[in-house]
Amino acid sequence: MTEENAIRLFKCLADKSRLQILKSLAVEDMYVELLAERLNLTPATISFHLRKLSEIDAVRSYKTQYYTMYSLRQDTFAVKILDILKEQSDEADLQARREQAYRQKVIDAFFQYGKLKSIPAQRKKERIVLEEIAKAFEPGRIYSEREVNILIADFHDDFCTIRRDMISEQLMDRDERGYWRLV
Amino acid sequence: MTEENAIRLFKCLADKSRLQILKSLAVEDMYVELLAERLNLTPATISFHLRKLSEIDAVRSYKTQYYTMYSLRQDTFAVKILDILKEQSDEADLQARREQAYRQKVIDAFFQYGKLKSIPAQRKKERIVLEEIAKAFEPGRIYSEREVNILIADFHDDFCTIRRDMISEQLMDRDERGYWRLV
DNA sequence: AATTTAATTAGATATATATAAAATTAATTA
DNA sequence: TAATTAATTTTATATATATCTAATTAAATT
Repeated sequence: MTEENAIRLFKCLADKSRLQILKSLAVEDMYVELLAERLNLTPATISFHLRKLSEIDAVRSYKTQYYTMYSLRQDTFAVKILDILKEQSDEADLQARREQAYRQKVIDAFFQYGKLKSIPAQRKKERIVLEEIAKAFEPGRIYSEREVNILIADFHDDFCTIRRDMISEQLMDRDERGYWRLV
Repeated sequence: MTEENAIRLFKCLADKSRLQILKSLAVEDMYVELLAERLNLTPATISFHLRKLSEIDAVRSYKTQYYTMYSLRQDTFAVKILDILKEQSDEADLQARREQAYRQKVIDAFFQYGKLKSIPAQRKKERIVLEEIAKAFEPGRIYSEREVNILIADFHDDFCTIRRDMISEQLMDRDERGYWRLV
């Protein structure tokens, strides 16, 4: 189900009158005027809602004698909400992939042969670069300042600046025992 | 789940931004500003939606470092939509029961010892009375006019009026072979 | 063909709400 | 304590839509 269809489905369910119509039809087939009487609404209003409901295949209709009977299409609703939420998200997913592509672009631009060519001036880009360097540190392990310097020096000579910025960017923390990775 | 709660739930799901938030949180926990960037909305708007979502227990939050992380409460959505529709409908159900009570009142008022005391003047009441009499006829079977008259005469002397009104009320139909019950 | 009646559509209105800008609060760091 | 930053709340606005009345259409009966 597309995101758009999911929204149409939930919009139909998110209205008191329509929900009552659906609940009524879950019990038995009904026609417009009877629903109108039951729900204390005008036939025009019921008709308006039934149209919306049939647009999403929530109901179907058939003629009998005088009346147009409406019935619930149960298969439309035989879905767990959670399953809908877990389906591929178009927009947000795309946005995430776009962000990942951007990160890769920044990394490609500032690293060469595993070395940091220069420290990015833009904060956002520096953050990405620092996150990349942070991967050299095992989470949970405490490092001495000397160890930190050596690991960072593998990437860039100015390990002082990088070490300081990693702290300020909350990628690392420190106390009297030493340094450790945060994210 | 009450009808009111169901509507609140579906209202939350029936909005593009909130649905995208939920889909994002289905993948991983996130904080306000990240969601804002991902969905191209302001933090204020994300905050507004997250508030609504937490009101229905769709998300929970916890602090970590700088950020307030939000996570999806999957149990809230582990429901089939159809199951919600099949739950007792408060209003519509009540209305149906009220209608049934009204029918019984009319029947009690116009029948005594299985006989029709008089033919109701109000169309709506007459309809109810006629439906009650129609139960004397087996569906599917064809009756001669004589048989019809006799069966109706068990309820009331004026079988001509009643027979005619049952036709006009679409409770019975006829052709050259005879009469048969419709509803 | 004319008439009745159910159903739908059109038009008008009132209500709800998604959104952003600005202001405020809360939490963390310096 | 001051300064920074994430998060929330307030306020204003624009959009969507549920509902009714009235008009129209469609179907069935006389």
